Amino acid sequence: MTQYWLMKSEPEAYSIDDLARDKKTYWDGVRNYQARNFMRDQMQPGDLVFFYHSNAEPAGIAGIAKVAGKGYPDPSAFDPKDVHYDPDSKKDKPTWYGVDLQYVKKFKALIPLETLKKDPKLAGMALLRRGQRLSVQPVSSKEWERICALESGPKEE
DNA sequence: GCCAACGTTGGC
DNA sequence: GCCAACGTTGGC
Repeated sequence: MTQYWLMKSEPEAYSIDDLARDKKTYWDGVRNYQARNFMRDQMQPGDLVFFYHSNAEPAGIAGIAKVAGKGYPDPSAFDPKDVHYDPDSKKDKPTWYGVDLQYVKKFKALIPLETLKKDPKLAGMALLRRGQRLSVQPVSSKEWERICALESGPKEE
């Protein structure tokens, strides 16, 4: 069964256009335990991911990526020169994990956070919870379908 | 740039 | 184990 996710990136650091260019990227630098658990324990190859632009103008969902493999230890945690270096993460007992992501598509138009907030069908979405800061979070299949419908043209009901 | 909300750290 | 201080996230 395909699972759905949402992953945040600041487009200045890495945007959907960067992923479109690279076709594939390793999602590293996550230093939050909950987000790590999702990537290490729950993500499966083939899972689909909303690529979210945070700290952007406007913020919102920019496109779709696909999980390309199971999670594996984040090498940036082992590299003293890397900004995400974590001396507590040992190679034989890694603290941090990431996943490979593959480009699927860029939305014709980014779906702004504002639009998501206004949609009553998405009222329960994790992303919209107050103070939500998780950079990797699950999306329900209902939320997934709804958002994909918004992308192909929002219709009022 | 501001600042609220949150996670983490560290003194006790 | 509590909790204040601190750093970070992320919308605005």
